[in-house]
Amino acid sequence: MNIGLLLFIPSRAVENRILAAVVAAGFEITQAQARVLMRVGPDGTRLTELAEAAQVTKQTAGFLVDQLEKVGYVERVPDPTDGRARLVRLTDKAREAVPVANEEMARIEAEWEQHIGKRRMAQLREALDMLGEITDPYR
Amino acid sequence: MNIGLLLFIPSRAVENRILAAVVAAGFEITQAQARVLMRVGPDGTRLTELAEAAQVTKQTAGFLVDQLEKVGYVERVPDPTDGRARLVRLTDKAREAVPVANEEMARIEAEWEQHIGKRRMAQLREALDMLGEITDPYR
DNA sequence: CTACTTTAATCAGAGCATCTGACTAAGACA
DNA sequence: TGTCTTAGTCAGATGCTCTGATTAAAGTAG
Repeated sequence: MNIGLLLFIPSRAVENRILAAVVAAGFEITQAQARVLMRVGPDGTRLTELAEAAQVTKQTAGFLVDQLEKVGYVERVPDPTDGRARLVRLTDKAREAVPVANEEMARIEAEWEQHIGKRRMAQLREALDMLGEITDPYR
Repeated sequence: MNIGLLLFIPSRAVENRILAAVVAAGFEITQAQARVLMRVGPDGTRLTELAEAAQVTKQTAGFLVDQLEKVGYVERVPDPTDGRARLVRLTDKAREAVPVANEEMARIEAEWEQHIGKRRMAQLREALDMLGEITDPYR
């Protein structure tokens, strides 16, 4: 079986489960919004960087940030180092969702480890981490 | 780093590259269409099965199959075993794209193996294959 | 300092993908 | 026969994403 599909299936499983957990906890957010939100750094991130990291156009990133801003998960503040730019920052409301996501992630990892074993899990992580070096355009 | 993202990044890299290769070879197809097309079995597959496998609704799958049919990559034939159902089958035109996709896939795997080594590649495949058992809703 | 080039972001408009809900027709079965 | 389930479609709405054009600020070469 094709390794692309082999990667895609668990990747989507993670995405779906985390999104479902966050939504179940009362946060209203979509997959696309979450993909952008996830990339916002602790001190705020520029729209252009978000777009690159999430691999969408600036317009798309802007559209999603607009929505996230409207429902209060991010705010845009001027970038003190560049008058053209603005920094997208997480609000406290968004930060409350982080532990919910982390807990679900931990649950998933525990299930996986249960199924494939600790050793294989570590090998998986190592291999993926190295692959990131050549496939992550943001790294 | 979150294993969901770790999986997602190379998974998308594969998708993008294969699609690009197929498009560059003159086939006009989109990512969403390809995801459905990929699941069509050698003897044809029902729309409902395609929808499940690709994890979209029947309506979405139907919409994509309509387009694929219009440009001649699939055909719908009556299912001899069930009067309600129809089988979606690949046309010869679609089959011509298969080697193009396979060659690109082989190229990607070679690059990856070059980077992470044969042993890790085998471990990766093994771990993913096992994860499929618990994350692939179609398996 | 001025003029040109690049970069960050937005606006406008379009197309594609996806969903929910309602419906039709055929099969399964009591 | 009548009821329930299943395969697929129709209609309508929303969401996501893109290309192209624009504005404003920064950087740079003369």
